[in-house]
Amino acid sequence: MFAGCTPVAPLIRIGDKWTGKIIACLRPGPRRFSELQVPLRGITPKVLTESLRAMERDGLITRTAYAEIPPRVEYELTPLGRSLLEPMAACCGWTKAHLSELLNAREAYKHRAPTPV
Amino acid sequence: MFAGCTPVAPLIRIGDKWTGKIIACLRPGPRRFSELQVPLRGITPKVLTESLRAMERDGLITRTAYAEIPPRVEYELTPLGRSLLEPMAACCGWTKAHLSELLNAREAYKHRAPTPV
DNA sequence: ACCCCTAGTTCCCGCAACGATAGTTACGTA
DNA sequence: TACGTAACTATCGTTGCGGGAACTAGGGGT
Repeated sequence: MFAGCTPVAPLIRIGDKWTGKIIACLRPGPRRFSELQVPLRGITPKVLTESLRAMERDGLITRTAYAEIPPRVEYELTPLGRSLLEPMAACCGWTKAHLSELLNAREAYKHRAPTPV
Repeated sequence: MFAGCTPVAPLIRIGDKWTGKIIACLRPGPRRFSELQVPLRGITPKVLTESLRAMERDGLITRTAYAEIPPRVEYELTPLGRSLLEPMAACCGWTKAHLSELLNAREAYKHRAPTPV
């Protein structure tokens, strides 16, 4: 997204529904597939797999599979992935600070005077 | 987007293809519909209208129509919309700083050794 | 023999965003 | 009478993300 710089959203899947949340879930440390499914309430395994694969491809996380029974796979943020936490925090901060303004605007819009012209 | 805070992307259309670019185009000052079409190379009037309406509804921009012939409409950032420039800058900064890393990772992924289970 | 486990994969579907093209309004000009 | 202009609006079609449900692999437990 955003003009004037190479568009982030189409390039890395940050504008999508899950990538940001996954990064936030991995922030404290490595997590297993099933451990990610819980906080990401209701994500289907298909979508989680797709997201993790894309993030691995882009170097944001590593995937470590242990040859055990039952199988165990751990996902962990790379330094690159971890560096995303900073701009993410800026976005979260904006939301916290301005969400109510936005909702007010939306509410006011519903009851606005009919647009002239 | 991003866990732990109300998801921004679905709420305001920031994760989409155009909103961020429109905000960047409005940064220097008010712009007319046709003036926005030029820098947003190839956006169709339908999509531009949809985006502007959604942003107006969310209080990010104002729409001012002048009763002239031919008609003239100007769009301008509100303080709320302007406040989005800050987190946007953080995201752009991240991209500038880490884009090459990301592309390298993607390239390396193509030539990786086949994943062990 | 049967079900359970983890970490997926496969198939199919729906919806919303995006895109192309054409039509509309209201007036001023030639 | 026809054309031009700005800012749309309407219609249609495509694409891709995301989602649901079922299935897989290779063993372990009872």
